[in-house]
Amino acid sequence: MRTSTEITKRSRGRPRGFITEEVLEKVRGVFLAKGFTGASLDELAAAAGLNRPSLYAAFGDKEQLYIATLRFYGAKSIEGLDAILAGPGTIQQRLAKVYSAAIDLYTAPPHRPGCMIVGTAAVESPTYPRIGEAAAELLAAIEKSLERGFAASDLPKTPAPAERARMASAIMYAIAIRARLGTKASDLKAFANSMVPTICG
Amino acid sequence: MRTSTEITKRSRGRPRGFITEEVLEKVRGVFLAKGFTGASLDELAAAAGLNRPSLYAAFGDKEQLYIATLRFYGAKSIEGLDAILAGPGTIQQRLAKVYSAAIDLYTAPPHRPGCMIVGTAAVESPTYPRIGEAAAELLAAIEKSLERGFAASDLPKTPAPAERARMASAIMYAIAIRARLGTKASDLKAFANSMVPTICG
DNA sequence: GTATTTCTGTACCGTATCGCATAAAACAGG
DNA sequence: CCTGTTTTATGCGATACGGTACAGAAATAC
Repeated sequence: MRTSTEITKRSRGRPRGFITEEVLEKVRGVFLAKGFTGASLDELAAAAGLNRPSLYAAFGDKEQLYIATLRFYGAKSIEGLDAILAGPGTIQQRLAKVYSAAIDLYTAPPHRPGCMIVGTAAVESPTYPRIGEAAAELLAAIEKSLERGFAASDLPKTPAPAERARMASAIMYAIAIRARLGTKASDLKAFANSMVPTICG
Repeated sequence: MRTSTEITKRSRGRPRGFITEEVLEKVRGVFLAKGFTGASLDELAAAAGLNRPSLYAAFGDKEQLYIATLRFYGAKSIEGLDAILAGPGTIQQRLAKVYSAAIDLYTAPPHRPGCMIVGTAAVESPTYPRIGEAAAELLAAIEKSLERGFAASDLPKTPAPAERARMASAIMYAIAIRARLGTKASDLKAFANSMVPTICG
């Protein structure tokens, strides 16, 4: 896949009129709101600002476009997660910050989308196994990020960082689901804050 | 809605060739595997063993059929939940049994469907608000059931039963998501068992 | 300047979808 | 038996869908 962030020697023909990352960013909004099955190629192309054949040439079919979007979304999320976990404060404070940032994204108007992995990829898993695999990989990567955060903290060695990470992830999934189903951000933050000491205990 | 479990005086016209509950049971399998958007009326009618117009006459459109199925599924789940929580054993043992039963259902072959509410209703919530509302109501009812279980137990009053219920629910959602994304039943049961003491601590 | 390569945009195809119109079938009451 | 009423079954229709063919446009290589 050619991206325009890396300096590529201009290839011969007509250059692309779009940037891969920008397209993925715009397409993500549609997939996040409607899900993979619910999003039509027309909506996706319109949101991306280009035509179906261009989408096709660049990404293959709808499933590949969705998976590319999912991976892009996941990479960004893990980036943000690592950044917060590597930042200042106690591990409790950093974990609370992780949840707070996630809740802000999950409850953003107008759609309260929750998390793309939990909220839209999971449903497709039985019908589109590759979507399920990609989603599972991303969740594992998120868990690993949390595990690194706990391992680098001054918390007791038991429970093990991996076990804390599983628990912290579980709470994150639950927040994502409840956000998509309409729970208020303030309620979610209260819940998250109540869980931080339990996870770090 | 007329059900045939209640003894109804035979109405005038041609009697129905199906039982509402049986139809919902069969239709549930399709919705659970493919989701609301992914399930076609042809598949649903075929699974139910009747024709589209009959489905229509009985339930209205696809959304109403889905919501009826969801409520039916939810009522059954809450019934099972109450039964286990009212059963013998310590609250820890009963909670472990709840998770174990849920995991068996969530990882059932061939589709590893997870939970219908978390796995298929959540994704539709932004596009079909009534589905989201029904799902949220059901999750609230499940949480209430767990809360009753904790309130009737001999656990300390803090954390409050409602707080324990929120936590126990969150773990349930996480299990449902991970089941649908392919996590093995044994891993899920290990995770659930590790969480029981934390919830009941 | 010309040829070549690549991308864009319009238009199209076959299929599947939801929902319904219409008529036959099954039963209660008179 | 005949009439009225409700449910089944066949089939239709309009739309939307995913995916592609093809011609024109835009850039570079020679």
